[in-house]
Amino acid sequence: MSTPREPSEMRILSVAGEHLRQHGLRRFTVVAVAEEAGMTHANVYRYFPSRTALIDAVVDVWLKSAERKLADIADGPDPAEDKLERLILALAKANRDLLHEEPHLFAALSQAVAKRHAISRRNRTRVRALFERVIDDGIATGAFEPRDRDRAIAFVIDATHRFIHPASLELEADVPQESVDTRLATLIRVALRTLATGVI
Amino acid sequence: MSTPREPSEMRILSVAGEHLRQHGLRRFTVVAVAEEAGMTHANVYRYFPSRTALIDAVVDVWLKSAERKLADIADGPDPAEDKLERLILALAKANRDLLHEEPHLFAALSQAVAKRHAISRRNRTRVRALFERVIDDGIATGAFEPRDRDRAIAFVIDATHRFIHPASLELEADVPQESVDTRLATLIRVALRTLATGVI
DNA sequence: GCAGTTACATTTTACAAATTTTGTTATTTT
DNA sequence: AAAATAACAAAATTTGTAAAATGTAACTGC
Repeated sequence: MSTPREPSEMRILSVAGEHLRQHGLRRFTVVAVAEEAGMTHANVYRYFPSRTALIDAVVDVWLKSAERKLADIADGPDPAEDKLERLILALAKANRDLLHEEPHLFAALSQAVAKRHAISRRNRTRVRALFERVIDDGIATGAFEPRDRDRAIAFVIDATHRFIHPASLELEADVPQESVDTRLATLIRVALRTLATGVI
Repeated sequence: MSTPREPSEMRILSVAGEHLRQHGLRRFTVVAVAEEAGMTHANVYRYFPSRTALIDAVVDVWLKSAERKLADIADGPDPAEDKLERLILALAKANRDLLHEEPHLFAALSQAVAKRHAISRRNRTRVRALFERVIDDGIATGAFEPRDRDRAIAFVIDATHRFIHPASLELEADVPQESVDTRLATLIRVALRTLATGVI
């Protein structure tokens, strides 16, 4: 899955991560990263084809780490209903926490999503696959009985969009967490009930 | 409700509308609008306190026109279910059509919403009130039976957010209309069913 | 031949000066 | 008195240019 990285590459990636988190996209320069990594900037280009690719690599580390947590939930032994609920909650929480705790990194992710970079498209595909897996799981065990499986998947993703997509999360940055949590809980309850009762 | 406007004010507003639609926010200048309206820019300030206020006035004309259509639906004699469905569809369509047919005006609206200008906050309040009215109507006639009215209203707005909010619509600009329509139809069906069956 | 540098062309960014636009006030016009 | 302008300060934008950063290629040392 992920390519094993050489020590220099790891060092660059780690320094780049610090720089991005501390200084943000605007002030992030390959020259500064290279200097702090103890090399000239030209050498950075031996490992990363461009500044954008380096930034994307940093974001990708975070995305992959978030994905692993989601995969753990999706692959767990629990009932599909529980897993779907936890999947949605974990995804919403991961993104929302990033927004508040690492705003610069969040901004980089947000831009990668907005500009449809490969890392974000692939992440989207994989996360969607997790949703599909859990919903298929629920269908297999009889917990979910949608008439149209694909439509059911699209429904869950569309309905929770507001609490998951970076562009939507930014809009609610100042809304009290508690209120958001309540509303999301309502939405999840409806989604689960809908999947269970074959309305779709 | 809306202040009757003087002829000069109307002329400025109309020229400003053309300029905004044709040239976009960036190239929109009070000087150019004034020139085309046959006056000096200082005179524009007799009617509009600032460039931003003038732009907002243009956007507000569109918002008010959209609101009137929505109010017609909400105040109609039809069953609350039908009205709620048509309200959501009309709102989604109005915004989506604006995105495709008047991209510059859409961008101005988008910015007014993002920056929480008074016109957009008030529009949001009024549109929300229409939703409340229709849902209350449905509760009164027994068509809807939510356990918690406020939660039900929030649910409908959150669930349809993806198809209504400018920031979300921009993300899907290139998705085929047909696909979007299908997904929105699914969401509306679920929302109506949910309101009807007291899950919330 | 791999990890790195040096040297250099190209592209961005940063900054200062000039210009334009914004917004205000005093004045003119009707 | 209402509608408009002229004149002006403050703010924003544009323009041109120096500096810095990005990206490439040829070269060095291990």
